[in-house]
Amino acid sequence: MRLTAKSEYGLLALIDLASRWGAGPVSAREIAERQSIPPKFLEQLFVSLRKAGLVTAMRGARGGFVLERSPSDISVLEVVEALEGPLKPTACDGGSSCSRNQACAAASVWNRATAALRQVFDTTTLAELAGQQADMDAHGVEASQG
Amino acid sequence: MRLTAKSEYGLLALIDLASRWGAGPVSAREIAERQSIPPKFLEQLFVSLRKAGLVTAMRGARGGFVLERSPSDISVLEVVEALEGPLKPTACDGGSSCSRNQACAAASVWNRATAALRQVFDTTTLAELAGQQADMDAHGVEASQG
DNA sequence: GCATACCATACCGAAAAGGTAGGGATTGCG
DNA sequence: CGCAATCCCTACCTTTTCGGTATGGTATGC
Repeated sequence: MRLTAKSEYGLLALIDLASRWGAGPVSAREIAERQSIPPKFLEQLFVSLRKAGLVTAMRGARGGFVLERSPSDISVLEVVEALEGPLKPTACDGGSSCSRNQACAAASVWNRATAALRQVFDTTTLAELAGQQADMDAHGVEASQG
Repeated sequence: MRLTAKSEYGLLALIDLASRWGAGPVSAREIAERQSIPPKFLEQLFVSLRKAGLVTAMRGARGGFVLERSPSDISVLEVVEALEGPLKPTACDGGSSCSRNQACAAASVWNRATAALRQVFDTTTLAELAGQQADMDAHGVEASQG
């Protein structure tokens, strides 16, 4: 659980990158301006995204970031977990730290919740979102939110 | 999003209460001991649960708490929202605070995530969990976690 | 060689998490 | 009645996390 601004910003940044897929590197500064993200904060996020193997960095002038794989091959789950760590429901997932070890009805709810969340994130790709965003930008505001 | 110890403790407490449904009030201290919850912290949680209309308090000696409704009529969603506030995916849900007002592909993911989470919590009742817990306590550890 | 990028590390203030402390108000029971 | 058990309320505290900012270093294209 626990989605923070990292996920929000990071996903926006990668959607931005996905929509420019194939057109060379895009700088963090450029993305930060376009998406209204604090530049230095975004730089930090890209460190995590690079270490997770989601983007490749090009240093030097005219440098920037490129998606390591096709946008249709990168899921939101990968982005979120790169930035927030493993998706976990709560501190207690029925693991060994709990005295009710493995015999906790509450843990089953938390686990099903995580599974549901994971399913949504795992089946949504950057390509879908980039396409959706392009639609919204082209047509009106009345585009889909769901 | 953002499930904290409040939800964990609160749910444990209400499952405990559900399993004693019909047998008079149960004191917070008793529940705290049985579920290994810091007593004074649990007291605070009960304040929220009472204000949300989930439990009734009985003051004085031999007092305690009773579920306001049948365990089969109280969902995990109610418990979680009573303790954590409205279930929201992230700060940004495509609301008015966002400059990408209503035209944000990222928001659609967060909203679908919330919906999925909500669905799990809304369709799980205290009665189910109390029953499940009774099973686990009676039989071995190999009982269901899912 | 210099502006433009990314890279790394450290720091920082504010908020939230996760409690604790200390009393006050009610009530059951002997 | 008196007292212990219980809930009720407010305030406080410590630690961690959040959401950045600051500073400098390193690579690279032009």
